[in-house]
Amino acid sequence: MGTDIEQIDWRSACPISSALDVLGDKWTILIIRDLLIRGTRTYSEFLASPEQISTNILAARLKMLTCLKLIERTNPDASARNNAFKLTKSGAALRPVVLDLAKWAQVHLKDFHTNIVSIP
Amino acid sequence: MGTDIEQIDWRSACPISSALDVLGDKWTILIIRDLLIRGTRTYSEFLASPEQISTNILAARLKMLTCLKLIERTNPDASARNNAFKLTKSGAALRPVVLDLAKWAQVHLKDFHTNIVSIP
DNA sequence: CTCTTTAGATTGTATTTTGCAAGTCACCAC
DNA sequence: GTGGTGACTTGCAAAATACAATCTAAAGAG
Repeated sequence: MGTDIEQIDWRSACPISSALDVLGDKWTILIIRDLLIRGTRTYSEFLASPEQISTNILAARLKMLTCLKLIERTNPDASARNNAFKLTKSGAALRPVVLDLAKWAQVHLKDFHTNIVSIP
Repeated sequence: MGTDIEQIDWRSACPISSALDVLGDKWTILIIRDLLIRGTRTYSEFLASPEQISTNILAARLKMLTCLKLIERTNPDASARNNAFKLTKSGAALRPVVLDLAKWAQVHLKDFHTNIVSIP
């Protein structure tokens, strides 16, 4: 209850700040990552990713990303069961951000996280 | 007390997940942004940014970014007073991520946040 | 040298967000 | 109709964040 269509509280007019108002947490970009890599993903497929997102956080993020039209159902008129999500054009436009982030981490975090791999 | 050198809990071997283990919150990348734009920045200059970070969060993030060698003092041997921070090479290597994020937000968030500007 | 000011924090408490376990609900197969 | 499974929702504990107040060390004024 409560968080039906949650209004985002934009901290400033800066586009970087605004991007973080939407994407600035530990989970949202992982959902985008899964969709960039796999094309489509159901609720339980998201849950199966190795980082172990919890069900309430996943549901909340999927709702927010849908409100912002970054993701949508593959079959908009059907029921939720086995109805995967996919990226919209706006969501897919995050590809360069995510790839840059991966490249950066592989080079600059390897001293702190020795098990880091090339791409999930 | 407590949070002296905080060990990061890496959720997986994925570089994107690992990048988010470090950068995945609403404030860390704003600190990087300020340094990318201005070159150097003191504690009180960070506080003066329009998003209004609070002092304890700023201190915690500066400590973490210093531990990870993404930022450093401009004058390493002097006292903290008027001793600004700057990006290391690893920190400066985040420039493409931040620029991509800004470009994405300007195009894809303008329907939701009409006051968004071109660059802070 | 001492007094005042101030940048750079730290601490305490209220509020918000997250994590975890359990429970609900709808659909489909049989 | 009933059993199983996927997609959530709810309740509560734990952690992170926001906000205000306070502390501290060093610079600068006299």
